Amino acid sequence: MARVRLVEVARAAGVHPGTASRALNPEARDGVSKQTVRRVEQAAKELGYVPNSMARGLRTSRTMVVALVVPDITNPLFPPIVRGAEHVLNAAGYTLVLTDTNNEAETERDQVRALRGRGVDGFIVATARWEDETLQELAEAEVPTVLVNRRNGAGSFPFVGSDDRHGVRLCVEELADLGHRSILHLAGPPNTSTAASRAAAFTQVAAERGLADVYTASADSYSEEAGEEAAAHALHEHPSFTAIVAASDVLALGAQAALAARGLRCPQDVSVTGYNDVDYVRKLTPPLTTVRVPLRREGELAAETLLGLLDGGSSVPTQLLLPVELMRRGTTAPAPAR
Amino acid sequence: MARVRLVEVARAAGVHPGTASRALNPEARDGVSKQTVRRVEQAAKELGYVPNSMARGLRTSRTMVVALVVPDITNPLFPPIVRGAEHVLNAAGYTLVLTDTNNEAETERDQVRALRGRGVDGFIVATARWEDETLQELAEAEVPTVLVNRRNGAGSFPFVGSDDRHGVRLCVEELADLGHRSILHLAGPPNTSTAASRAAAFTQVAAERGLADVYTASADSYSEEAGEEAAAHALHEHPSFTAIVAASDVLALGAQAALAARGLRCPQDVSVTGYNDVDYVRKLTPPLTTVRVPLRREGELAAETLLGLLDGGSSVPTQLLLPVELMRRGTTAPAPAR
DNA sequence: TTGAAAGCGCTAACAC
DNA sequence: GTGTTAGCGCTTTCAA
Repeated sequence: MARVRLVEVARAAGVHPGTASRALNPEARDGVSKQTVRRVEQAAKELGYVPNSMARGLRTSRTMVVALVVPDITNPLFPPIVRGAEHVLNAAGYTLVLTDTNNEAETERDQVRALRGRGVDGFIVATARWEDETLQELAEAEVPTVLVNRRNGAGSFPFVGSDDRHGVRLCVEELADLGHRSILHLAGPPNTSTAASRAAAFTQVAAERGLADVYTASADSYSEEAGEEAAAHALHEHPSFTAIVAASDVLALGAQAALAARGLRCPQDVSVTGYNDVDYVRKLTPPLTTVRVPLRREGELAAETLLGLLDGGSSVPTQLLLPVELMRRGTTAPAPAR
Repeated sequence: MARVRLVEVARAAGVHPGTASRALNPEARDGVSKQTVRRVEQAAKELGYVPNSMARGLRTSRTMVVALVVPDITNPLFPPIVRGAEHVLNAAGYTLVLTDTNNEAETERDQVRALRGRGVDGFIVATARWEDETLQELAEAEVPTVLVNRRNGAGSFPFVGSDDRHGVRLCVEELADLGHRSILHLAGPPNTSTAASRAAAFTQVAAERGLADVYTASADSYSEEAGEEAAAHALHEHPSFTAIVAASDVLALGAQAALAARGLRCPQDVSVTGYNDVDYVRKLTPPLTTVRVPLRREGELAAETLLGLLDGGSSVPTQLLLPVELMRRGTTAPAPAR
């Protein structure tokens, strides 16, 4: 079953290849008689014609392929985003190429370059660092790109994320309402926008609520180990905390490990909040109190934004912040009496 | 920064495009003088030349793209497979297209067809059902394809999975050794190879160990709800079980929910084993006793097998079963006295 | 060892 | 409305 080319379809329908092409192409179909369109479509179906998208791409310089760049698909934060993006992209006739950079800037640069060589129409990037060379390259080359989840400092691209400031506010206020006065913020790695905005929000809200005994410790990465290490250190320096606001769920798990290592119980001795509401944290014992982020929706909106860029061409870089919600669960409790 | 073409590189190096092409292509490089190769490579680097893979693909009719078909990227079983596959594929210069079929046969068929139209060089399929039309299409068209995790009945493709029979044996023997005589097997949906082979192994090993009070209940899908429902039903019919061997971790969680609903504690009243050792199950309380499957390795080997198919051409369909390991954790305990 | 030239399958600008 | 023509950027015979 060799592949059928357009010429064969045209021959079968008794028309010129150019005409067949127009008949099959929705955009150009109006310039063709109903008759011809029918005959060509008929022939195409009978012969099982499948257009060669490389030839088409070479001619039109559009591939109908979009790449999604994630740091680690194994991190439960990303699958819902992937899913959302793929859903809308497919509906629009695009194919999604997934690339996992293994959290390495160099891998990321290489992958993105390779993908550009492949003629990918645009990128959705979920790996943005605050200073990000890959993004800079993309910006210079004016490659249609949308950032999701995190953004870079330059702000040159549309961004779809969620309302970090509000999410952190919800956590801090919840804890303050429970009587906590001494709270630790376990922040993400400094070169990410999520870490920065959540940390800023923490400081601000803590001040608003008149919380004086408040610190921020940064984890080196969004990993459990990094979270445990940073929390352990902070706990050692300032043993007075009765609550921890972590910048992510995984970080929160690390914090819990650090607590357990010091013989502190959660939530009886120290309350902990996470961030993202990743799939499994509600199954833990106790289930994690956290901020729900509409991840799938983020993926969908990022894809839609990119499609806008691809079609319309227009666009003031959008900054889209989706609403978040506090999930009160088992890791927050009233501040212990001291 | 418009895209640099080969002609420009050739011009800069003072050679003919044909020569530049040869100089840049590892396969044909020997027919070119060292001098020229150096000059061309130099020019390519300086100009930032990135080959246009559509043009190349059009000429060579190879896209260097491989598609990986998963039922639901949100299921923690698949990300490690994706990761493993991507890793070896990238190293070999291939790009991975991920497609999520949302567990729907129809979606799957459409996606695969679209991808074929794109000229994808081969498929890695993680969605195989026992009777699978999409796979049949692929087989008829002789598209290079490798199955991972599950296989189909026809057996027409190489398959990379793990040793289900042994895994289930480990579970049953562990439970028998702990004194359990009455065990329920919570099987997966009947149209999947994993469900079938695990169920068969269960029956066989139970017989070998002289376990008489033994039943199998099939869940409609590999979801927690389906697991809970099937387990609840079985528990109602035969309340004598002291242990459940589930065909997957998620199913095991469903079983635990069913147990809890009847006021039974795990593991004090009923022991439970899972399957796959998906990322988070060791963090649950109690941590799940389960069978570790080398998922990432499966992805890697599937990719390697596909590369073999793509390069070498032929190959007797391989059936590769990776070794598994029992992770003794908190959900198994000696059978309660009755 | 290198240059010349043809062409992969398709689309779009131009003629008729 | 439809046919004609000229490439998109690359690889690969075939000559030189």
